[in-house]
Amino acid sequence: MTTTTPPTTEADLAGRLRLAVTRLARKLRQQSPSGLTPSLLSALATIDRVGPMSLKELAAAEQVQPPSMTRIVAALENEGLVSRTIDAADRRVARVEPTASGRRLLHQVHGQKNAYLAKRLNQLSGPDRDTLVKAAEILERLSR
Amino acid sequence: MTTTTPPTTEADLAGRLRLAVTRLARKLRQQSPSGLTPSLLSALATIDRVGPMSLKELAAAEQVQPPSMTRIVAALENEGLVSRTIDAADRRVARVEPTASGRRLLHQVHGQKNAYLAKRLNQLSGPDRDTLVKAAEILERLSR
DNA sequence: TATTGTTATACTCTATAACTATA
DNA sequence: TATAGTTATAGAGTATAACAATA
Repeated sequence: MTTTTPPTTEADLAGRLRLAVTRLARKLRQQSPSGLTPSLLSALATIDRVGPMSLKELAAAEQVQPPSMTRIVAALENEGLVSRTIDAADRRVARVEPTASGRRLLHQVHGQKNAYLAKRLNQLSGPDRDTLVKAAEILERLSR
Repeated sequence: MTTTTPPTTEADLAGRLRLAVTRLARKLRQQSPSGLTPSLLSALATIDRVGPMSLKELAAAEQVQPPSMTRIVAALENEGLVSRTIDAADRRVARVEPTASGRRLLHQVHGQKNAYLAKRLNQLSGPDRDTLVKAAEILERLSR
């Protein structure tokens, strides 16, 4: 007797959760036209999250080839969103970090996406909202 | 008094849920190399979900321009994944639907993504799993 | 004339290969 | 010799503009 909610098998839960998550993610991606391409925005977000990174590390993290990262960083630099510093110990290496302007843009973009989501969250009941608080923590663990 | 879980404001919940959802969606996107580009796979999934559609409807749903959809559908047709039928009432219109082979590919791709997720869900505690069952339903509502 | 879909053409983004500079 | 990053070049994928067929 602990059966509550519709009888949900493991495979059924996976399927429903996958659909729900990918759809919401798509909606969120559509929010906030930043003027940057997805690649640029994603690279900027990674640099901001991880901290100063070499181009090689960044290319690996973003799953693109080094020449592509050269161009992505050049474009971000051109917009004044990141700056590079040559490593003193190994002068082949360039470390990239966000500028104040880059951080500002990123926080603005995140703010817009959060606002879109918050507006929808506001329409939920208290219990539903509590469920999502718990679910957010579980989903975070899940994607590690 | 009633303080459980970390003190979560509306904005905080939005931010955390956004991160959790977008990360998990990214991981899921990386699963299952179907041999199709993201555009082709997405168009095929839409046709399968919505049912027979004209190229114009499909272009709107996928948010691409009509000439791009002409090419996407041509590529899918070339792979034997969709078929087109000229509308009898209005012979300008072509309706596209998945072939049996297209449906099979799609179900295989979804199966792989679900399996990836199910493997992770299996490692959760019962209560956490129950939370996600409820959350899946709430998230579905949220993205409508 | 208006609309659906296509063809022609140009642009953007990414990759592979070859190169430069540092180690 | 090996490695970090760049430049040269080519290949996908998309868009805008002009066109063909049907209404």
